[in-house]
Amino acid sequence: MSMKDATTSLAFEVVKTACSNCNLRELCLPIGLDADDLRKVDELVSTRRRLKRGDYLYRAGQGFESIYAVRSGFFKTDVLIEDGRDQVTGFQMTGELLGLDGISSEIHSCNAIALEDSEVCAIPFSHLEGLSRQIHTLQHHFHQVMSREIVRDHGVMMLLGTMRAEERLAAFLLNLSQRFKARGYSPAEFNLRMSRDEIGSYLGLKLETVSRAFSRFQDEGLLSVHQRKIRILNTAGLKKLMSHQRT
Amino acid sequence: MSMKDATTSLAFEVVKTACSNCNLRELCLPIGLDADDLRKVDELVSTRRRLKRGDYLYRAGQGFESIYAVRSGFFKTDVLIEDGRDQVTGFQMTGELLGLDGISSEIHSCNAIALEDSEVCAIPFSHLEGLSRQIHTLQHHFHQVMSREIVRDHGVMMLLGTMRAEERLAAFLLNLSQRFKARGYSPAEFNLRMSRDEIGSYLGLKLETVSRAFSRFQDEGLLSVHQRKIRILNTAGLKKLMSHQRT
DNA sequence: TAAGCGGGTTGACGTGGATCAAACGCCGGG
DNA sequence: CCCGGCGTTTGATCCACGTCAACCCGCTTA
Repeated sequence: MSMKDATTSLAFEVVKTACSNCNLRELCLPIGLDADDLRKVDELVSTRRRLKRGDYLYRAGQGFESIYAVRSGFFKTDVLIEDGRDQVTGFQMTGELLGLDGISSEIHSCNAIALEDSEVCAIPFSHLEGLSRQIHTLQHHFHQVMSREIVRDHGVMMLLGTMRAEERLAAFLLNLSQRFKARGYSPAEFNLRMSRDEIGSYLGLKLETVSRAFSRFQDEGLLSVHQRKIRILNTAGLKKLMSHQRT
Repeated sequence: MSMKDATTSLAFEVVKTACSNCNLRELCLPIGLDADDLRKVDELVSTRRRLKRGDYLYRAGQGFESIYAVRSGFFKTDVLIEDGRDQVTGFQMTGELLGLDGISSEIHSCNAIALEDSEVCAIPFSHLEGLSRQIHTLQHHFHQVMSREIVRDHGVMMLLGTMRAEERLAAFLLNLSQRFKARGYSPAEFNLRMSRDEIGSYLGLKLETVSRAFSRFQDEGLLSVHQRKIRILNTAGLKKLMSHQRT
């Protein structure tokens, strides 16, 4: 509601960019490329876009022509159906790719929205396919990224299909923790970029249930929670909680 | 439990095969290839494997080297976690691809099990990547297939996250119906290849709930159900049911 | 400083689906 | 033909989470 829309207003900045001097290149698409190939990839990533919190990177129904690598910031993707229901399908952070959903039909099937001021590198997909035909490593890595997305989705299906509320939240927090860690941030202390409602939508729960689970975790000494500031106090405890199926 | 295991017993047949004279080529990976390219793809699909009902095509944890196209039959894929919980992540029928989950880590992350006697074409993945570098159409089509899988998974997440039991079953049946139709079978009458338990696992429900939903649909004149034989009597009614969120 | 507001917390209560349990029907085997 | 087993159906009860509602807290605006 009332979110600014970068894709239609064109109110975003376009900046020239290069993978070869990007400090994310070990995290992002060009993993494992040598200097030579990296130079070729530089032409691939033609533009960088800045988005403000609330801006849409793309919308469901829009034509697809690029995928995007998150350079900084934080995104969510969501799908919605006619009757008004919607579901957050993922949260994306630095180095992760957005837009893979658009490849199949040339039309984006979900919305991508910045949860804080962010920057992305736009990668025209036809160029990526072209370069993939030249650079084996790039091709393979791209396939791995798509496959990883499929595996991740299976994990979410598992979560939604079999876990109870507290397990879901524990799994979610541990996953975030691990991703922050991989980016050099503290795995134990971080700020959530999303609301309780958005977490709930992702986890198939209502915000009240999410809130109660946070409170419970805090009571049990697993977390300290202040607003969106989370500190994990007992990682093992959270993990144990996840493997306690049934009642 | 006690399912025969083709992958370890090697008790399956290997048959020489060719895409160029496969009647599935309009449904399968080689969509849109000309005769010339089709001949190249023939070498790609090196072997065909026959599986009996209950056989594993591959198991979670096994090394990945091929993806598989279903030539005939019916499969399910499922993931399971230590504590014994498992979840069916998909059902695959003729012309659909299996094994994409293995690309990311070179290790399969789920099990693929034949729900009836089946045949698959094995496609060594490194060959596919090689040929993709030569045949642009093949490359793009493969990317579309992977992307479609991601979009499909988002649909399942939506289903698991926001729909109530009857909506889930309606969505499931309509999806099956449409896929049978696309293969030239009746969209209104078909045999389920999976048990109530497997449907429940896929839909995040218990088998009793699935059974009750079937009974209810039958009472309401939407379906006729006899064992696993389903006849859809009122497609519009099923669709309407799906867009009735809330209570 | 007050007022308004959006997000978050907490409590009381209702309910959809899980759980537990019994019985049925189909099917293969003796 | 009867028997045993498995998948399914159906009923009774339970409970985790949804719903509804009140309230709080930190921020913004006047």
